[in-house]
Amino acid sequence: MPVTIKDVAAAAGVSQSTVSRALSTPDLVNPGTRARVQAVARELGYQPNRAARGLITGRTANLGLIVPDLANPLFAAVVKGVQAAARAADYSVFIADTDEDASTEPGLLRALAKQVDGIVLCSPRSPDAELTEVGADTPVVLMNRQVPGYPAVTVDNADGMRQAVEHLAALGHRRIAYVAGPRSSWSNGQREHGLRVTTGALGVDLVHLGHFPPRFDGGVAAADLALACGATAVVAYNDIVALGLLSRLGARGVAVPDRISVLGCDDIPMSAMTHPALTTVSVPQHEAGRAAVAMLLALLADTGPVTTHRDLPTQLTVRATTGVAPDPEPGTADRSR
Amino acid sequence: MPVTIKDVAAAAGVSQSTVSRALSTPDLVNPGTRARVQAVARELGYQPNRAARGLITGRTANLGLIVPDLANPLFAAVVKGVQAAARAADYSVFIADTDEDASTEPGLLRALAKQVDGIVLCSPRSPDAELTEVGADTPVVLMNRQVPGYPAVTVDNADGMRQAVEHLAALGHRRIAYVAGPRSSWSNGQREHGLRVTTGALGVDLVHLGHFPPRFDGGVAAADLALACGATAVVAYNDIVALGLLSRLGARGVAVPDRISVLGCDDIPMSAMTHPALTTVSVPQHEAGRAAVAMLLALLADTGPVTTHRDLPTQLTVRATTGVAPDPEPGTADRSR
DNA sequence: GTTGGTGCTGAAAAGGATTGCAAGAACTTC
DNA sequence: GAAGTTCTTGCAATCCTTTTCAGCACCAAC
Repeated sequence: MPVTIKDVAAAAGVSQSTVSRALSTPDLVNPGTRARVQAVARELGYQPNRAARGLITGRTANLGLIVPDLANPLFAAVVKGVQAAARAADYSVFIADTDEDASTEPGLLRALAKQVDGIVLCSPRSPDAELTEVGADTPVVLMNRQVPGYPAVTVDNADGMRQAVEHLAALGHRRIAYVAGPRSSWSNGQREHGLRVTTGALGVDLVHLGHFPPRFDGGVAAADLALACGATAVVAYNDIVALGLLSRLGARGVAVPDRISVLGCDDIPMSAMTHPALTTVSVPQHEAGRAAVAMLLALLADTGPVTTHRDLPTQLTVRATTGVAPDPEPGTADRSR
Repeated sequence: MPVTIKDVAAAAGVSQSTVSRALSTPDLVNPGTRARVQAVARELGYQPNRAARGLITGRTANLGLIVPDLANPLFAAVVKGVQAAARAADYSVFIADTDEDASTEPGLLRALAKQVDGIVLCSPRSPDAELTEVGADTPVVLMNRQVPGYPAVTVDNADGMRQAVEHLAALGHRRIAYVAGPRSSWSNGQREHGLRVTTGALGVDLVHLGHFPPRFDGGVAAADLALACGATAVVAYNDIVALGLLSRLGARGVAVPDRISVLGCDDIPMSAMTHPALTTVSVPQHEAGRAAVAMLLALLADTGPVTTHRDLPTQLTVRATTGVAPDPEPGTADRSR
């Protein structure tokens, strides 16, 4: 039988109201009583009943987080960031996983909406309309996705691609292949865009391959195409796909980066552990998780205007899978101009 | 403003009690009224307020899950298993991550205990005493750990090691190294035990290396020791460590499995993707997660006796990192006997 | 000596559901 | 036809907090 506010009130010789105030709005009670009440509460190990509090305040002190796939290390980072920020503000978080299936998103969203004060929706795959429906009654902050009028935290994918292309161009690559991710991925769209712009500006050829599933076997499947299309460098939608590329290239005995350079995106922990270690665009997903929660809490607090969009910088992390472009073989010569 | 039970009652022309019963104990109400009430409830989109229900029933319909590290794909599988089973029973789950730091476990456990009906505690690193303290008021089911008197779901690590050793012995290996994991890991203890028993029975030498941190770099660090100790096969505490071993062996130009065989444990997705693909002991963590929730729910339901221990089978998955033992080099000859 | 604050406290009303109790209706059964 | 069951249903209490409102005491100012 847990200790209630009534027990504390009795033990301290005051009313329940005073106990409640002493603990949640200390300014309103006489310093003497306040100290006594707090001491008694601590001594008895009193913890307010969250259900009772929630019933009257209408708040649950819970947040929701929806990610496409918990097994993807990228989202593990998001989860940790969200958890950290939530815990700091005394919120708990419910986590749900859509298993990369867009059709489960609306249902999960609705189910979660009932029991949380706000939701962080990470990399949703559903069309805009489905998302805005729930956003109407429960505050939702988007991650890795932008929908007009909705608060969002994104990372600057396009700039990451700019850095990647400039890096490759500086190494002499004149023809780059992109292994595209899911059509429904907003990030993929951003990356394609960034690639198009920078390759265009630098006069580098861009070959679009895919779309492929954002998994290891997607990369495996794409490797042969990348090799055949005459590119000397491949940029993958994400690191997992890049790892698949490396695996298949290794199996075919293709030297990386001597014959072909490979570049990933996300910088998951595994990327630093391969041989050769993967050059990749680091995206601050942990930080993005924190930022999303901060934005959500600001929205909930409802005190003044809130920054409703943050775009976090990305950064190229050069490791060992990118190198100087091979000399054009005789016959395939001068592709520039 | 959400629709309450009062709204439904008014719309259906009955009392709140009848609405409550029609939805939660349908047998107690007349089929006619029941149908009408249910229809109205559905039409109005009525969802009982969980806080209000929890206040009176004393139940939260939430479960807690504590894992050492969400970024570890092994625990991602646990999470998915737990989620699936919980959702099926209409429970939501709070997830917490200790970041492999045993000292945060008791605090998290206590914090979680207040807001859930039961907790699944996966691979705890704390000493028994710390764990039993919380177990007193909140039902706790352990995973990958046994504490006398506490319900638990485990996997048969010892038998997995038996399969591993028999496999290696059949390939002609007579000297096996084990790269040990954390001292505080119960699974590690079980694995060591299984190895000792089976190598003893088969007359195979067992070299104990470590303890090493259960990370990629732990494996990297262990590789040179394994090579130097004269073993022709290495069993790693888990797949991540095995991947580290492979990486370092590859960097040193040591042929796997020709010169030395490598065997992991857990069968994380990454293991099938390396070159060569990792031979490993598969542990059914997804299934274990489901089982732990089933046990917890049975405990909560409090209807009759409950199986308080399940031990799930493990299975050797042979891939490409284990092969026939190399011929003993001249001079190092006859090690048997 | 009244009036008007200010500070602190307690009584009581929510908040939305569940559930024990009792009453009325409908049926048996003698 | 009366008494006793069995079904249904509604009333009202209860869960634990927060929060409004009013009251009391005390002090300053006129």
